[in-house]
Amino acid sequence: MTSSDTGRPRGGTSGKRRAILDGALAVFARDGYSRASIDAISAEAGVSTRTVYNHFTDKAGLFQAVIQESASRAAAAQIEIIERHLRKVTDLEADLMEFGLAWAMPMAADHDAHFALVRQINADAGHIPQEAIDAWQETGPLRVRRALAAHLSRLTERGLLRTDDPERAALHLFLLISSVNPSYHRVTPSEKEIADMVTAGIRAFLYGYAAR
Amino acid sequence: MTSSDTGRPRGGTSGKRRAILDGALAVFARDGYSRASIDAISAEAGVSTRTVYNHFTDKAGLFQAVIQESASRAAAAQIEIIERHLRKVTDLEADLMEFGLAWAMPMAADHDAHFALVRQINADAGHIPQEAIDAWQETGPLRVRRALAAHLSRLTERGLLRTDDPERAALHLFLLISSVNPSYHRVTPSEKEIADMVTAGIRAFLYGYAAR
DNA sequence: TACTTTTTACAACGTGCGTTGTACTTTACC
DNA sequence: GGTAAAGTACAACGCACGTTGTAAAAAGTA
Repeated sequence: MTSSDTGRPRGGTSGKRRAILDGALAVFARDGYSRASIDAISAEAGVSTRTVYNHFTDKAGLFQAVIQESASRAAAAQIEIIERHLRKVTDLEADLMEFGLAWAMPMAADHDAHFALVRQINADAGHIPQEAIDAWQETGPLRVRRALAAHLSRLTERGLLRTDDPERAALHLFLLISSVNPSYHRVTPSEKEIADMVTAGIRAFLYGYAAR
Repeated sequence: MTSSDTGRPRGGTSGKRRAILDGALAVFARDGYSRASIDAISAEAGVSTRTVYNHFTDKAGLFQAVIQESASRAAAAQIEIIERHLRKVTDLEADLMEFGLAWAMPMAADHDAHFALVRQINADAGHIPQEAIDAWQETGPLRVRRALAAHLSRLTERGLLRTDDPERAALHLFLLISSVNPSYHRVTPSEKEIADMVTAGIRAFLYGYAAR
């Protein structure tokens, strides 16, 4: 067994909880809810299985805590990118392009884990309590989409864009700049491939495919 | 060695095999691979569990047979829609719109099950043999996308569209007309909601969001 | 009817896993 | 150092599940 003990005896109170959440995120993202075992999670966290149950009521509770935190963190990072690139827009196409690049490039260590977890949620939605899904959507995807929609709305008022439904436009923009095939690939795409995809996505978002 | 699952039970009518495949599709799509139990599948199929093992080597083999057939059937139906609407295009926007509507409306009984299964594959890709995923992609999504790309290419040659990468354009079109939020909703969207989504998607595909 | 093939019910084995109790050890804090 | 809280090892329970064997029944075929 790979005893990757990242969390040795730490100061303060309950650094164990952090380790459990991180380990659980990794395992849930990789294996999905039903495959993920508490043993695997506790091993990944460098913690005894009993400690997991001292911090969380049961597997379902741990899962909901994990997806909630993952959504919160990822949303914060994504909103930060949105704000940084779209707060002041001078050259629309160039600024959107930089935004798309920053968006699509791996932003953090748990970047892949987060999106793998989203896929798991997406597939497992039928077995997750509706309130948990609603809460997750609210603190995660919906919040981000609204943040982007607000900026698109401002850009529309400035006459740079045109749309009567900024939320839908935000969804379209997300789809177009994230269009790299989700999984299926064992290898992560190169920077150039990502850049090509983002470029094509932004162009499509701005100008579409109709002949001029 | 799960590629060719020609069962030994030969001769006569083995309608059981059909029932197993159908039941397994329903259960795998609803519960995912690891949650789905052979008992549940055989119950759904109206068959004893032993019969399942008389037709398929094991759970993994059954799963691969199911996803392969589901991909094949869905791809055939989708390609049929593509051909019907894009073989002869007179009014680009109107024809694309009708195509999008036909695409997004539930096409068959196993429509929902198929896309739920796609979500499961998408999430479980890390636990499915690479050859199985490649084969599935080839008979399913890639084949469909190439079919659409071929038509977009023809439309480009006719001067109705512009793109130097028809495959990517096909992907973008798919994303834009399928942008209804995948799961999360217990209720299926109304026809009007689907129509609105398709309309917005087609408009975005053709003209984008840049101010004219 | 007699046969062959297919299906079924049933039991059984092994295993993995969620979860809990318990007694022991480590850590945090005064 | 001493006390309380947190963490650990370990065992155990119960259950669900994949898979196989077997003998009886059903269905198809001659």
